[in-house]
Amino acid sequence: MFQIMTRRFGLLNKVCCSTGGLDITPIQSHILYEIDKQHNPSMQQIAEILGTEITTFSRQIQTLITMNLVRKVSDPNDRRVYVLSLTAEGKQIASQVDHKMNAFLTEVFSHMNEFERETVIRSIKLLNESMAKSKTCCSQ
Amino acid sequence: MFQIMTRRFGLLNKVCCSTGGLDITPIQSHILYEIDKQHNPSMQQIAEILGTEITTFSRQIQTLITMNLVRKVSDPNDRRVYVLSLTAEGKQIASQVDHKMNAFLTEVFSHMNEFERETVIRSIKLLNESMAKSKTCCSQ
DNA sequence: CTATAATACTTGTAATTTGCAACTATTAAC
DNA sequence: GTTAATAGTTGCAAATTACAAGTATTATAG
Repeated sequence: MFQIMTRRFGLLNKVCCSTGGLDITPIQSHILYEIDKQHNPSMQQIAEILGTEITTFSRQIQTLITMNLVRKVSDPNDRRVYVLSLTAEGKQIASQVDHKMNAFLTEVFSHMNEFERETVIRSIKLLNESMAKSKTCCSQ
Repeated sequence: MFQIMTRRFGLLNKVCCSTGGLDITPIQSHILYEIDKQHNPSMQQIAEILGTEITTFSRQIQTLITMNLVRKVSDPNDRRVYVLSLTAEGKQIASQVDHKMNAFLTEVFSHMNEFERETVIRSIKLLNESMAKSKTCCSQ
């Protein structure tokens, strides 16, 4: 059950990344999402959250910068660190992906009644919290 | 919320693939899982379920065969088709991954009470069913 | 205050994965 | 019986990734 759900969300993620004009990969969409969410994140920070090697991540950021979706600014407090942020274009792409995701989820939830919808959303929230508590995996 | 959950399950999938002896990739684990689940599946069938190109899939199966996890037998009814199955070793790896997954999920669910647990599981089931109904994505 | 260690990030290189186009082999359709 | 469709493979080029080794900066220890 969880296998199937994970796979479906993976597919969904892929589909939602082709936003008409500029296509990005699912990994890139997660990077954009997470940069947007965090407050002045460093490379290390985002890489760790996403569970990718810093070396791989470095190059991914490089391509996102050449795509003009991400900015990388040296941190004045610690000059080893770079602070990441989204460009206007990056924000736009991120929100396009978000919209596609939401449209899909709305469609999925349309097959449920009000009560089911609320139950499912509460359940996912609960599941996320429990996963965050778990030591085995998903450490933030 | 869904982004985070998806990412966590992705990470979990990665972690569960390193089964001590022989490591496999998350994609390979999904292939093994799906071959085990379907009845005498063809290449095309599994590739479609997993949403991978048949050309990529062909090569993935090749490596799984050299790893001695998968068998590929020509279908006598249609000689264009190959029927896939797991070797004893493949079954063993698949069940090891499954066990690791289950152990993790058990740990996650240990942070909930009986009622919450049941609600979450019912919700995931419901969500899966609704996704299956959806035309936008996740067509089987 | 200086030498050493640790941190943040980048680059070289080699291996793996992937996607497109073109291919073979077999079956279906007209 | 020719043509079209289906199942799968391979060549090749591009993208992704991982390890090791590198630079630059900051923290630590004596």
